[in-house]
Amino acid sequence: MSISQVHTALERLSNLLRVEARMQGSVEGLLPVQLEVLHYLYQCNRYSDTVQGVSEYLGQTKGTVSQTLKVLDSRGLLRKQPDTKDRRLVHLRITAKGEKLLVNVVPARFLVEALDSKPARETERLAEDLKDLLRAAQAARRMKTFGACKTCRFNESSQSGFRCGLTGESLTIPDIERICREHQYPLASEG
Amino acid sequence: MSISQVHTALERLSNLLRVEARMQGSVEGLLPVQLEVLHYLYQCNRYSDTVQGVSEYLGQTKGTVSQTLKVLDSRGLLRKQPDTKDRRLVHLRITAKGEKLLVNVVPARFLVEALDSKPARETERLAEDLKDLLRAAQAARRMKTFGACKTCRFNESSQSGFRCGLTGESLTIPDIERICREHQYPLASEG
DNA sequence: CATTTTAGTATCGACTCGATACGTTTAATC
DNA sequence: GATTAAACGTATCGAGTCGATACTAAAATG
Repeated sequence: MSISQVHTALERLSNLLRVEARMQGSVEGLLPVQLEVLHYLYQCNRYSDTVQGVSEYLGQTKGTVSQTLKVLDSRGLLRKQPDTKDRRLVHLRITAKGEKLLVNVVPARFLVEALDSKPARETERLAEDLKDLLRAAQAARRMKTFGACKTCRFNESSQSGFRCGLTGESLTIPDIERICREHQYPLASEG
Repeated sequence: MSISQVHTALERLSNLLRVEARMQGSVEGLLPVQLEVLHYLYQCNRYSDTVQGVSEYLGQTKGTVSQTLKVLDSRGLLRKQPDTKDRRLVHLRITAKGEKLLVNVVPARFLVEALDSKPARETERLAEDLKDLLRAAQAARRMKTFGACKTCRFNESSQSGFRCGLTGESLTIPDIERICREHQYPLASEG
């Protein structure tokens, strides 16, 4: 059964990612989870860069995430920025220091070593296949999809740029490249 | 850069595996790591079913692994069996109870839901691609490969069956389907 | 305006995990 | 063959993860 083989391979790759992250992180005194949070925030726009967003993405409780963030904040790798309109919200912005650190961690060295020598087309296909798998998995479980606005059914393009049909807010070019918490793929019927 | 996309997708899938394992495991009071150990042992032959083997596979220290194993042992999910020749070694054998438990966990439900509706050929291709990736990654980092004897360069077939060219021991059919710690893929020159 | 929901924090306890130290058995070296 | 080194496994400790629970504050709902 090849589904089991996919599971086994993913489990093993997951271990390698973790081992690699542990190694890379230990240089800076950071743990795998903390690196993952930074990587997530690096890809976020203002809809997803919150404690709740991180919590849903990682599948951890808000309490746990809150603790992780406290560490990252104290090391100057991210900045907490209260929302001006909704004062319950805190936006988590990765700092320049944080981004600099990430460059050494993503993509993991073993992936570069494994894929660099292959034709670019094969790597692209693998990336597409994995994204497909993710999409299918998240759809099946009705999970949040954590996609970028540009692939979202709520994203509308106007003559002045882009706009989120859900919140009504206008979106910048960088915005639509980033992860949104409310992201939903187009309905099947919308082709 | 599609390597980064591969990294991101793998990281996310890794999270899903973990979340799923946490859910499934909580029913039995088991943690993700403990399930992984069981899954590993399920695939092992006598060269790899040791504390050291688990330790290398998971990238954790022997001390950590030893503790995890103590829990699994006390719950009757595995059996410790001292080696008859080398009295330093302890073989870890998964019990029937352990195997029964695994069936509900592997493959993860979200993978089945995502892949079951697709053509079998596509899933097979994905499995092959992932195994390729794994193989390339492990080769590049000179890591242990944790492959089955049947794909190992030391495996020799004789008229009476199979034999490991490294240890000289003869191997049974079930043996060569399982993971070996000393596994090495054939040299490129041996094509 | 009362109630409910949502965002985030704080605290506690069970558990992970690496580091270290240790005992035992086997292999290596002289 | 005696000494030394290496390998396998265990035990203990402390820092840190992580879920559960309880809490405050702000916004949404009615």
